[in-house]
Amino acid sequence: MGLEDCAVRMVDPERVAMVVSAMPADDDIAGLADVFGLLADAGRLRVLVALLEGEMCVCDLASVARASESAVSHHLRLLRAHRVVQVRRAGRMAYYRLADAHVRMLLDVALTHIGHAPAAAHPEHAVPAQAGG
Amino acid sequence: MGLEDCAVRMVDPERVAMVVSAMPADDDIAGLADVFGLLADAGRLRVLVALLEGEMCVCDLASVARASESAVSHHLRLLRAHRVVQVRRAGRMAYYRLADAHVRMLLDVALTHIGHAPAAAHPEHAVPAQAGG
DNA sequence: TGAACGTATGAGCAGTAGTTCAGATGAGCA
DNA sequence: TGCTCATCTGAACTACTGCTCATACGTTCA
Repeated sequence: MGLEDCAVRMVDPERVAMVVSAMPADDDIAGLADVFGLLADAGRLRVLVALLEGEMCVCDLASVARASESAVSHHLRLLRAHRVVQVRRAGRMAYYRLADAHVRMLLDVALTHIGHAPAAAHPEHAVPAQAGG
Repeated sequence: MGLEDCAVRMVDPERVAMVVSAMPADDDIAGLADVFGLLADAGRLRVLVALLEGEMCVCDLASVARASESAVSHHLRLLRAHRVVQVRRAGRMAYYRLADAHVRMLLDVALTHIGHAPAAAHPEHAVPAQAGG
């Protein structure tokens, strides 16, 4: 790749060097972009916002997100792979919950900024860490 | 589309109703997903993080993001369309800057959570030199 | 005036992401 | 044991996204 062709043209090399040194590592940036990507779909966002208030089963999540159960299941699979949500099985039901404090905070900030009081403001609704079985 | 087929199957209709009523409007969710989508690309993320520290021209941004100027220009165009960045023209140069407090805070939160102190928020933390005196 | 420069933009391509459909898996019930 | 239910999964299709290439635009300089 001829990235050098692009990089040689710098107006303020000093400033570029400073910004580059302040830039997070490639892996961090990629991970961050990944997380934002998880939040970049309206259906998934609805699922996540719903989960902000506690655990829910797939069919209820599908109702809330107004998507098919299959679509939601695929989303949940992705979210699970990134450890953003966590499952609890009860018989043939699967109850999902938010499992990532970073994502919760991102959601929180985002909801606050659209003038929407986030559920995290009411922690009594959240399901605390399970204490056995 | 048979979305009703999905919605009729609810385990806890009461809870679903509650969560739905607490859910932001469709437009808000779509807008939010949109903003997250803007942050969901590593190259764009690098541009935005660079802009966190002040304005920069396209070619320097391309250097920082390690992308072609054309690619960066396209990103900037998208960011501009969403009013996330703002241009200042000086001769044939174009200096871009972050123009969205919401995005800035999202970036801030995200960087903090990967253990990276955002320079814009805590400039003195960027270089933790021993303050001996 | 014309050439070089920094940036902007459109077309086209390649890779990715979300959806649906069909079918599989495992749990509960008669 | 066989049926139904809730969920999961893979394949295929479609739509979107980001990239490069070519080129246009306005500015600066000789």
